Amino acid sequence: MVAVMCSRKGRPRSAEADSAILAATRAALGELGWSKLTMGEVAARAGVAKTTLYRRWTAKSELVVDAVAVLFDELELPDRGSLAADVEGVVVQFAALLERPETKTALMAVVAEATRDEALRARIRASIVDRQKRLVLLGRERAQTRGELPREPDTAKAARTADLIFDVIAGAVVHRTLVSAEPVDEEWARTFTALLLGGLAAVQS
Amino acid sequence: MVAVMCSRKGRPRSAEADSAILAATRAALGELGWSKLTMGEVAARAGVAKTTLYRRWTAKSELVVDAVAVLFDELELPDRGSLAADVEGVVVQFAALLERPETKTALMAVVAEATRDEALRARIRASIVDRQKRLVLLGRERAQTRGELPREPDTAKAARTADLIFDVIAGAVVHRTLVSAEPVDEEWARTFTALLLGGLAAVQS
DNA sequence: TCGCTTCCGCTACGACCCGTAGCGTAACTG
DNA sequence: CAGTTACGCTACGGGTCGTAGCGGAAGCGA
Repeated sequence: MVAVMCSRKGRPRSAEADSAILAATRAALGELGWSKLTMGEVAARAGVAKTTLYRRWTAKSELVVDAVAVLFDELELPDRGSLAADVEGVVVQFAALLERPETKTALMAVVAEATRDEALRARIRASIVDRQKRLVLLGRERAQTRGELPREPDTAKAARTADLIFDVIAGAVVHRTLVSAEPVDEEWARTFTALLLGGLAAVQS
Repeated sequence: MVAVMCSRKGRPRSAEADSAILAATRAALGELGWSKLTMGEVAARAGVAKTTLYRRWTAKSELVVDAVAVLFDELELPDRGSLAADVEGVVVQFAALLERPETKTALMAVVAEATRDEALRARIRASIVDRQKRLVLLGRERAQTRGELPREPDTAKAARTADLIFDVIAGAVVHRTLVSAEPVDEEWARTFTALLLGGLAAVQS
């Protein structure tokens, strides 16, 4: 989304148009895929003029980032009583999210586009990636209060470990789902979680 | 590449044109990125008519898969004496490969396109992904002869474990490099390897 | 050497999408 | 009410797509 106007004068932008556009983008993305997704198509589905899209988003990739970002906020970390159960839960949730055609297509395409566009990369991090790191931090906090994990006094090291865990979880699930194209079922989640937590214990000792 | 003609009659296809096209594709991909890469541009760079491209590849994505596939064959698993050192070595190598602009752009874009195209997905697996699993199998074999890893009698379980390791390594490195956009340096490789091998020990016991 | 076959380069084409400009109108503010 | 901003619509030049048709070049078999 482009920077909000500061002034309060004149006709305000239609919020319904915004949500209609984002919904239309998700729907079209799921049906057509990235390469066949056009601005004109989105505008037609949203019942909006093409010019209206360009007034708010300068590029297809930015529109898609905003359209998909909200989907990732669905992810939660329900307290299941143990660190292993919590991790398994979020892994399965994340995999289910990636099964949805809009999500799987959008995520990879946008990341690909971002390899040549620093601004887009920053937008992705702000809108999607960094928001999900909260799950890692929350899970660790819970595990520490449960006594499952020791408290790391070195904050820099703790941050690095959190980043590592995030890359491993997100990367493995994405790779399994989108590249290997194999299902993330309960069994895989269990084995993967055992690998992760076992390794974590080895690293932290 | 499209299926090779069976007949030996007539003028054969120019092998030089093939390699020139693939090289031009890599160069243009690195300079322009995926979205601005056009068939006409590739043809012009390769000194070839646009129609010649379409006679051999039906889509941009297929051309790019073939152009990039050979880069992944550069990966090797030099014997460094221990499993940990071997893994660290291949992690750093893989990350260096992903730093190259052609590779980073191509891999994500092609995977994104493949989410709506089963044939392309199969092509990617055959040309790129499955070829690299040899590294995992070779590494395990070496570690077993060294006595660092026990031999798994259950072949099905052994295959599942190899797939898991592959997804974790490739996924984590890709995510770290392309999404988190942080460097894979020696230190990260060391910590990641410790996590992986520690977890592996925990799973296999 | 001569035909046959296949590939190549070139040109041209309709179709589509892009991103923008211009216009008249609608909605909200003071 | 006047002022300001957003909207829908139309139209446009420019670019890419993927294909068709042609004449000529390159190898193969007799």
